[in-house]
Order: sequence, then C-alpha cells, then structure tokens
Amino acid sequence: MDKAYQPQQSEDDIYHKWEQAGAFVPSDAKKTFTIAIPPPNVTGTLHAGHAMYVVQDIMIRWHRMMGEASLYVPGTDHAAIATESVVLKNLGIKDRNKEIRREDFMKEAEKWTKKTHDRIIHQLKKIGLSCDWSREAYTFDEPRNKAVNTIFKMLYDKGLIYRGNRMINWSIGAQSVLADDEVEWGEKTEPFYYIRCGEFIIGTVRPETKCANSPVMVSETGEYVRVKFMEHGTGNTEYFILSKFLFENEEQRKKVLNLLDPNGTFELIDTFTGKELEGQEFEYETYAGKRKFTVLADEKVIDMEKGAGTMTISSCHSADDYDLAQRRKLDDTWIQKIDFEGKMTSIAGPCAGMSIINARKRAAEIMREQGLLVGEDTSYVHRVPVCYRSHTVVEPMVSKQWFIAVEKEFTDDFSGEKTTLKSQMQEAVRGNHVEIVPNRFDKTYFHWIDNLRDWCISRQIWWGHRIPVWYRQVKEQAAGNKEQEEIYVGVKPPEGKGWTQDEDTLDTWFSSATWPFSIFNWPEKSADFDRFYPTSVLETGHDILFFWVARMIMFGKFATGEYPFKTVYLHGLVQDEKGKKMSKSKGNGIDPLEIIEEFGTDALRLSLIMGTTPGNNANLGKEKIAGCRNFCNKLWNVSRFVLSQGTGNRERGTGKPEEAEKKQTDLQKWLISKTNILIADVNEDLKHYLFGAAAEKLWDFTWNEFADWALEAAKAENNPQTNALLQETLKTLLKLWHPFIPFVTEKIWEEISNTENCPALPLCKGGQKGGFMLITSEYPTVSKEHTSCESFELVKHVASKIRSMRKNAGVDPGKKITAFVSGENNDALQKNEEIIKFLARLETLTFDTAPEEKGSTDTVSGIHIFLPSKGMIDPAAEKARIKKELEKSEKMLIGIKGKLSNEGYVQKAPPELVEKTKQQMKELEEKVEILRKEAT
RNA sequence: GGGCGCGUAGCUCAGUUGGUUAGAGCAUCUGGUUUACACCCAGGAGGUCAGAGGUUCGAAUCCUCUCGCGCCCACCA
Repeated sequence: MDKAYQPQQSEDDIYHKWEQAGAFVPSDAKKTFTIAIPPPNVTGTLHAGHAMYVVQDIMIRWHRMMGEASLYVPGTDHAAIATESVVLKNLGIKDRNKEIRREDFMKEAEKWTKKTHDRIIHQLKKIGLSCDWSREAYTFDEPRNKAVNTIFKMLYDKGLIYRGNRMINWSIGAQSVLADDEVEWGEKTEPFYYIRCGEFIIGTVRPETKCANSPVMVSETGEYVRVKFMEHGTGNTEYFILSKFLFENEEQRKKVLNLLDPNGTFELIDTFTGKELEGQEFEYETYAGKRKFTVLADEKVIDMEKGAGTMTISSCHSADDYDLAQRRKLDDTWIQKIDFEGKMTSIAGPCAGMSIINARKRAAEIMREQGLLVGEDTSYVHRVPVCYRSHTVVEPMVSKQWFIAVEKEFTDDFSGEKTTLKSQMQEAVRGNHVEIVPNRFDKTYFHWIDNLRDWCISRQIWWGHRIPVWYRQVKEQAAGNKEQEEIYVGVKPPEGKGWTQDEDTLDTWFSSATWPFSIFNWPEKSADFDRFYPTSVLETGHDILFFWVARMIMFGKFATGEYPFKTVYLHGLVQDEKGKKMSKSKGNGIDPLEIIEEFGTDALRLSLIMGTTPGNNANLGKEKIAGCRNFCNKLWNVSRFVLSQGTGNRERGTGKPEEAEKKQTDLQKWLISKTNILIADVNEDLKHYLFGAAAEKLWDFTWNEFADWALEAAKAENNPQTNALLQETLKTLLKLWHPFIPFVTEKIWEEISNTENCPALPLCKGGQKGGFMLITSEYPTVSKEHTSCESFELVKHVASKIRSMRKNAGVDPGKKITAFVSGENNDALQKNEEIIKFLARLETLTFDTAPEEKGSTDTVSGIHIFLPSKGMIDPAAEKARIKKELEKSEKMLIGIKGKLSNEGYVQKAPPELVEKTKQQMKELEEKVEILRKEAT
C-alpha cells in the first residue's frame, strides 16, 4: 500500500469495477428501497448544489448493504425554457419566430442536448453515485412523452384541465407565459402620479393605462368629502372629491396634491359615504380623449388611507383588477390596452403603437399639458415583476391558456371518493402519507397549497412536450353556418384530415411532476412499477418544494392512486465557507470537479455531510474539504498499520460467549464494546436521516478511539488475538463508512482481500451482485458479545493524566520516567501495566502509594498518581500546575456540594444521577485534600 | 404585511426527548523523527450558549418579550 492514499489513481477504476459487477442493479430481495434522482438539467454542468446528490447515494448504499433491493434511478431533465434560450443563444438567434423554423430548431436542440447529456452523466458518475444506469430516463424521451400525454388526457377527461382566458404573467422578452413562481421581483424607482378623473383623484405609476372607460371605485362605507379648492392669487376655484382622511390630514394632502397651489385653500362643501356616491356617471377628458366613468362602491378593494381613496381599474392588466372585474361581473371593463408585443393598442390614442415605457412618459406629458396632473411623487419605489429568464418586465395579461383546476371536485377512480387536487395534496402531509424531513417545512407546504391557484401549464416555447390537443374548424349547419372549433385530446394524434395541434408546449414542471412513476414507463404495465413504485425517499433542496415536490404529489396521487414517495428529505443550500450564496458573479463558487481533482471524491462527499443538519444550509470551503481529505488518508494509514500486523481470525471460544470473554484482554473488551455502541448509534442516526451526526460519530471513533488508543495500545500488547480484533474492527469501520466515502473504503477492502485471499468476506444477502466487494457486503449489526469498556477506559484516563502531568511539570518528552499509582481499581491497571508504560513513556510503574519524597501528584477517576522528581521535574512548573489544578477542583467541589445540599435535587432527580454526583464528590474531596497538602 | 429559520470558542458549525465540567473541524500556543500516518503525534489555551424575564431541583435546550441577521410567500390604485 502507498504511504498516502491517492484518490485520483483509483476512483475511476473502482467505479468501473462496481459497474462491471452489476453492483448498482437492485437484487431480487423482497424489500425494496427506491430513489428517483432529481433530474439535472440536460444542458447544465455539475455545480455545488448537485453535489448534495451524495445524500441520496448514502441512503442507497446503506440500504443496499442492509440487503434490500436498492434502486437509484438516474436521468436528466429537458429544462424547457433554460435549454431553449441556451440553444437560441448558441445559434445567434434573437427573434425565434422570424429566424428559424420550428422543426429545424428542434433538430438543433436535440443535437445540442445529446452532447451536453454525456457531460452531465459523466459528472454524476464522478461523484460516485451508484445509479442503475440501465434504467436511465429523460423527461423528454418517448416513454416520458407518453406518460405526459396520458396524464394530460386523464386530467382533461375529469374536467381538471381547461382552456380559458385568465390573468397570467406574460414575459414580453421570452414571449411566453410564466408560472407565478417563475417570476422574480426587482426594485424600481418611477414617478407616481395623481390624476384628475372628473372631481375624483386617482393615483398611478402607470398613466399609460388610464386611457379607457372605467368604473371609479370607492369604498362602500368610507367617508368622502367634496371640497372647493381656491388658488391663492388668481381666485380660480375647482371641486374635488377626496377621502375624509386625506382632507383632514394636511401633511398627507400636501404630499399628494403637490402640483396644486401650495397656498390655496380647501373649503368643505359636503360629506358622504362611498355608497351615496355610487351610480354617478360622468364624462371626462383623458390623455386619449373623452371617456365615460361610473362610480362603483366596493368594500374590499379600497384602502381609505392611500391616495384619495379612489381608483380606476384595468381589468386586462392587473391581477387585482382582474379578480375584481370577475367578481363584480364588470364585463365592459375587458379592454385590452397593451398587446402581447408590449405595445399600446389603438385605445391609447396618441400613444397607440408605442412601447409601454415610451407610452408611460408620453401619457404623463400629455396629462401635464392638459393640466390633469394634481400631484407627483418622483421618488416612488416599488417592486416590479421580472422574467427569471429574459430579465424583462413581466406584464399581467389576460390570455387564452391551459390550466389545471386545483379546486374543482372530481371523483377519484382509485378511492371512488369525491375530492379535489388541492385537498389530495393537503391530505398527503396531513394524513402522514408523505413525511417531510425536517418537518418544519410542513407549514411552508400547507401555506403554499392553501393559497394555490389554478396552475397555468401552457408555454409559448418550442422545446417541450407539445400540448396533446388538436383543433379542427367545422361548419355547423344547425347554427347557421357558423364556424365551430372541434377539439380532440388524446395520447396519439387524431385520425382524419384538417387537424392542427396546439402550438404551445407544457410547463417543464408538468413532465417533472410525472417523474416518480414515468421513470417506470407508466402507464405501461411493468414489473419495475409494481416493485419499486411508490419510491421511498425524495431527496432535494427546499427551494423546489413547490415547483416540483408538491406537483409530484399532485400527479402521483391522481395518476396512480398512491403518493409517489413516503419521505421527502430536504437538504439546505450549499454555500461558501462564509455562509454566502455561491454565484458566478461573486466568483465564490466551488466546482465539484475541480475539488475532486484536487482532494478526491470522498473528501468532497464527506465535507458536504460533516457538520450539517437536515434543511440547514451547508457551508463549504477548501479548508474543510482538505480536512476531510486528511481524514481519508488517516483511514488509509490506519488500515496500512492494521494490515501490517498480520492476518488471522479471532478465536471466539467454543460457543459460550462467557468463555471467550474470560480470555479477552481489557483492550479487546473495550474495543468490542465501543464498536457495538458505534454500530447502534450510526444505524439509529441513519434511520433518522441524521447523516451529519452519523459521520461525526464515525470520525470520532475512527480517529480518536481506534487510531489513537486501540492501535497504540495494541502495539504494547503485542497479542495476535488483539491484532485479529483490530482487523475485524477495521472491516466493520469500512462498512460503516462506505456509504459516505465509498472509494477509499472500497480500495482498502480490495487491499484486505489481496492479503486474505478473500474467502471470509461474506456476500450481501438477497442475491446482490458484486462479488466480494465492499459495496455489496453486509452492513454491520450489533454483535452478541456483551463486554464492558470500563477497565480500559481507566487505563486511558491514567495514561492521559500522566502525559499531562509530564508536560506541565516540564519533563523531557523523550525521557522514560517512573510513576506510582494507587487506588481501588489497581487490579485493572496492573493487568495493563505494559500498555500504560508504553502510552505514558514510563520506565517503571509501581502499584503502590506515593513514597515520602518530592514529586508531582494528582488523581484521576479515584486513582492517585505520583511522579517522583529525581531531577526530572521542574519544581516551579509543578507548583504552578498544582495551584491551578487545586483552584479548578475546589470550584467544582463547591458546585457539587451545592447541588447535593439542594433537597429538590436529591428528591426529584433520577437516583442514578444523584448517586453519580455523590461518587464524584467523594473523588473530588480526596483530590482536593491531596492537592492542598502538595500546595503547602 | 404574513410565515420560517438562525444568533453557541477567533472562524465554520454540531448539541435528538431539559440532567456530570457545553462539543467537533479549522486557526492558535507549547513540545515532538515513538512498529501506520507531518494530509501526523502529545499536551494546552480559548465560551456570562445574542439580551431580558418566566417555568423547573436543574435551561444552550421549554414559554414570553427585545435586538441583530438570513430566507420564503403575498406583493394593489
């Protein structure tokens, strides 16, 4: 074995061997464990976030070793908008519709994605994912397309998919509709205007939309005043209707009506409620000509303390106004003022044909000239919706799109019950069918579902699943030769002539939502579907809980009658070492492949797991990764040492555990016992998805117990049985570690196999393929040997104490000295004399009370230790040490005595705890007594 | 505006149902070629667990409030 572990030299080879052996293919075991990979973007490259896939791999490898049929299904996502924009950019195309034909574009995109696909798959392999590559899927291949079309038809047939005019987010740049969660928000400073509207005043940042007939909305119960305004010098008068609030609040009024004469006076004419104003009709000059207005009272939409307490509406260009118009059936407000290119329509008069931005400026200018502006706030800051892809402003628009009705009742074919998609999604978590880890995300989930609106699934892009709907114009004679549209929805195109397919494609999340069952070729009947669906765990980042997880739950339950997974494990985001988001612009990103090149895959994997908890963000820096690399090397060297101690199996006695135990040394007992505790702890942690805690325990044991104590003590013991036990324990450790750091452990396993000729390495249960490799070996369980670790623990304490005393008293580190120990458990120490001498670098060790001479004294765990001076010990250093130790011990003693004199504690605390405290007090009292003597 | 999370050693973070002297890695200090490992070994220093109150025999942990930070959702004239 090399002196240091060289990951780069063996990782690819090991991965290849696993694949060759068929180790990633699930066994025939009855119990299954399935994870569907969150498919990465086929055109993407692996980033730090993807590296979190190792959590999935840990679970998969653990369950595989537990003897389950463990299946990890890999695949990629066609990532509709992202891919389309990358491909267009590569082709240098700015206006898709004019510069390329749809078929040609599709061919180009296919060519491109084929290339990038191989890259991302290679990268997934580099991080060691044990996916069954024979089952790889793609969200945009034939079987997945069939699944998409099938569920579309199922939903349509149930009346849960409809086409209709709805308020949607329209990206002018991308020329496509966007889902609510594809919209980002940016801050913008724009002028805010207060405009006359007859005697009313309305506020707006969008003066260009104030060009059509509209109701003037007032609050039903709100109080309004009619006032006479008189300019100071000229004596000009005019009338306004304002909220009473604004009239009485002079400061606010001056802000709002800041274009009016500041020295002018307001005179109250009349007071009324909004209800009383209702029904008034008037004509009024807008920037685009005369328009009609009607006053309409509504209780919900008006905030009396904003502006003048009145507003007009643009039903086609504001989500709120749209809702209002729907609710109040304001049919004559459906006036389109902006078209889908982002240009003003003819209703905008002088601004028709202008872009929104230009029209906004121009409309304000005209109004200013006409004297329509009564107030202006030039520093108004508000948030504007922006397309997450094209980064252009998103316009709320009314458009004909396809939707999924989430609140519509239907009969579930599987249960026969009446339900809605929304309530099925709620029931998933509420009914504990799907467990979210950590469960604090339950609330977030419910909040989102509760507020969920119909999901707009059509997109005006090309790269995606074409909506499986065809139209045909037919003339209906009965209806007086009127043209009627005939609609066909189906998995396959319709027969007959004259059909044209819907031009739109489906939201990329539509196909992603079928992933957990479409990977098994649903709706085809398949053995895989029967065996592996529903999947076991869905592991992903909490940022796509809504985009993806919730929608998989929706589709899974609807299409298959079963929720698609039992557990959702959400990891945090991978951030840089300072806890900042990794981003290209900041340059603080970490490229997993570079890391692998420098430190090895195992170091990367371990660094993502150590010190992390479910749902919390993981900070990743090179220092941490280097530390993990060091650990892998430590494990390597531990193995090197253990293997150098020769091989051989441990004697287990003649069947009676007690007999075997009699022969065991304290070190052996300790090691067996500690290993058992470790196995139990690690299994328990893994069961609860506490990967960070499991890795930490393994790390601590491997380094601070096994390497630092067991190996060192074994050197002194020089016992073949101990050496055999070391090797046995090493094997156990390799197995426990394997899911986390598969490469180095497998490599060491290979080395062991070479030395042992391999007969004893057991195959995994359940007919798992993989030969004698670690990946398919059996995961450790707690052994039946019940031994105690106490004696050797005492040895450790004594050795540590002597080392510490030597150091503090200034003893030459290389010098072998003499020590006296005495106490109740002398026997245990005497048995381990050689070990203590070796570990503490002693020439002689005498089991007796301290002789009457100068030296250094201390106690630990009831054992008194004495190191005679004889020229070895620096008296001054020793005195300082005793003083310090005494102060510390006295302080602790006071605390403990206080505790025991507290009646409540003695009576109510668990008796074992009280007993322990008493024992502790006794030891401390002795210690303090001795130290006091020494100090004088 | 609504919700969630965080604040623990110089830094990055663990701390599961309240229970010995609150832990780890990195950094730091003092030493060190000892049957594997300097990507190492031994020993040490470093914390009023953000602050205030409460419940309890006992609180980093449970409750209330305050301060600071991060994220998500809603995003109105």
